[in-house]
Amino acid sequence: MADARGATSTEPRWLDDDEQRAWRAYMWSTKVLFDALDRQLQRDADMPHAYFEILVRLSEVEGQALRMSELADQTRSSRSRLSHAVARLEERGWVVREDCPTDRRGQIAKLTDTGYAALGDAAPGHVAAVRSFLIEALDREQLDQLAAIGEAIIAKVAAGAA
Amino acid sequence: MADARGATSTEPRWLDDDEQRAWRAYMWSTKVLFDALDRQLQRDADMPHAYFEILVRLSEVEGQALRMSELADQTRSSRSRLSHAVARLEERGWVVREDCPTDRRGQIAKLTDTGYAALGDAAPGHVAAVRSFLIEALDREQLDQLAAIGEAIIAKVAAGAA
DNA sequence: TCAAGTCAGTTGAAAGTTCAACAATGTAGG
DNA sequence: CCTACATTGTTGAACTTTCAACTGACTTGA
Repeated sequence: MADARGATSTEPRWLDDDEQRAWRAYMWSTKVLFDALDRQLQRDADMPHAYFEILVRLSEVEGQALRMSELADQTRSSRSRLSHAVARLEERGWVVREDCPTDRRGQIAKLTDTGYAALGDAAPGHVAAVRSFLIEALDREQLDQLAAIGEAIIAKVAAGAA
Repeated sequence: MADARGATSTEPRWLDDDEQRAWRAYMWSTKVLFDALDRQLQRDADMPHAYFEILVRLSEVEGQALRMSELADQTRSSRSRLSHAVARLEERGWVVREDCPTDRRGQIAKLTDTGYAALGDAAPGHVAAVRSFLIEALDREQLDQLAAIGEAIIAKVAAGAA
């Protein structure tokens, strides 16, 4: 992009070589990693990663049930997207929706036994993939660094988006 | 399979706390970061990130033109996806397709002046967003670490997928 | 109590991606 | 040369995500 600069007075500050290298490596690594994980999950468990995450979140809470808006926040998906996704999960029999007893606007998504079983089938292969593609690529020190870096990014984006 | 099986166990080896922390921070950071960048680009330049990347790749090569398959590799998209995307870019007048002179199967995607201008309009805001959300979140040491980590992941996935 | 405003969740259409199938061309071996 | 196979790129259908509009229910303040 070095030449596609407008003739504006306020020249943006482009990335230097180190910044460029980090940014590209980061972006590319996420692409190849999440592609690989998606394909593994689709192939071995016939579900997209988004479904898997919904099932995971539900499985981890008391009663295996969450308000739709909670679930949307925890999976970082829009309400619309979650609504469509849960509709499809309901068709598969993995989740059911129930009315919320304390708020009549609310809906509660609840993991079914079938859904729990589907998650149980999918999880080992997925964890193995995460381990082989990510964990084993790094040493312990890098793992710590990655955690710190991730947390810093999360904090910065949250601050900027506020 | 990264399965630390005992003599008879088929229990997968789950992630320990450190691994879990790194994995979740990494995954969550990519979600929030790429969401923020996507929204910035969509809002300020009316284009999805995928379009931007195609334009960037084309802008960086001699003649601002690439074979479709080259372009697909460099943006890590499937051929089908690229084909659809370039069709839409062509509708916008940002790219044109030409026959490849040396291989009659081939098509060459070429950046137009309009496309170049669109990229020029979009780039400063995008770079600013990358800088404020990613670069400024990290110190120089972390930037180096991130580059090394990204490169390690890329190598590991490439090895595993081979 | 009621009106205005907010919040929860859904919906349908548009936009984008994936998947499998396909036509056309190139390549290699007998 | 001819056959078999591989590669390039496109297509349409199915699927997923996004966007804007919408319903119904909660909340607040007068």
